[in-house]
Amino acid sequence: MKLLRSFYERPTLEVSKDLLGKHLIFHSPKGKLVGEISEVEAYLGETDPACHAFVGRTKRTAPLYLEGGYSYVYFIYGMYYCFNVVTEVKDCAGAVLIRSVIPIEGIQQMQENRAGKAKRIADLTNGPGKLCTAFGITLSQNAVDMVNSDALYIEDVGKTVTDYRVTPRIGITKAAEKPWRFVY
DNA sequence: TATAGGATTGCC
DNA sequence: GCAATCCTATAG
Repeated sequence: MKLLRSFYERPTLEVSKDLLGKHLIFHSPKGKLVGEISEVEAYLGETDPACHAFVGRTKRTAPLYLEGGYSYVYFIYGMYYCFNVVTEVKDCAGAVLIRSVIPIEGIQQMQENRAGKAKRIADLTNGPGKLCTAFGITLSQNAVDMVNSDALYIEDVGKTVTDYRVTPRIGITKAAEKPWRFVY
């Protein structure tokens, strides 16, 4: 079943761990795409130096302050999008970066979106920029309420992941030592 | 208005 | 190992 508001409006670290094994579902114009979430990172809000909200509320980070369950998509390095899930209650800027998913449904379309650059199935969506390309996620998917949307949401398939690894976050320069990355 | 830099990826 | 590439934030 689709994850409810009450799932997202909890401490960011708890939500990030619980997202492992869930299914990210996006009904793109060309068809349904599904991926099992296999790697996430937690960004705790204004107190976390690596979080975009650390500098305070800006035009870019506005979605982070919405209710839990909204999406937050941003553009990075001039060529890639990253997909986040907003956590915590309104005005609290926590979020979870979805770094990697395992393709479940719509694999052929994911390969088309990736322009054939991924040789193996697992390479289609095993990075934050890659999964957005494979799913066709852009800024038009920014600030979507995934609790009420039928196009973009996360589903609980009755799977609970307890066997995961905890490591430092990847690719950041601030607070890089915090062990807030969860790999299934 | 100008400029530095970033939660990445893929090719050299 | 490093270039590609552009939006955002910040300073002037």
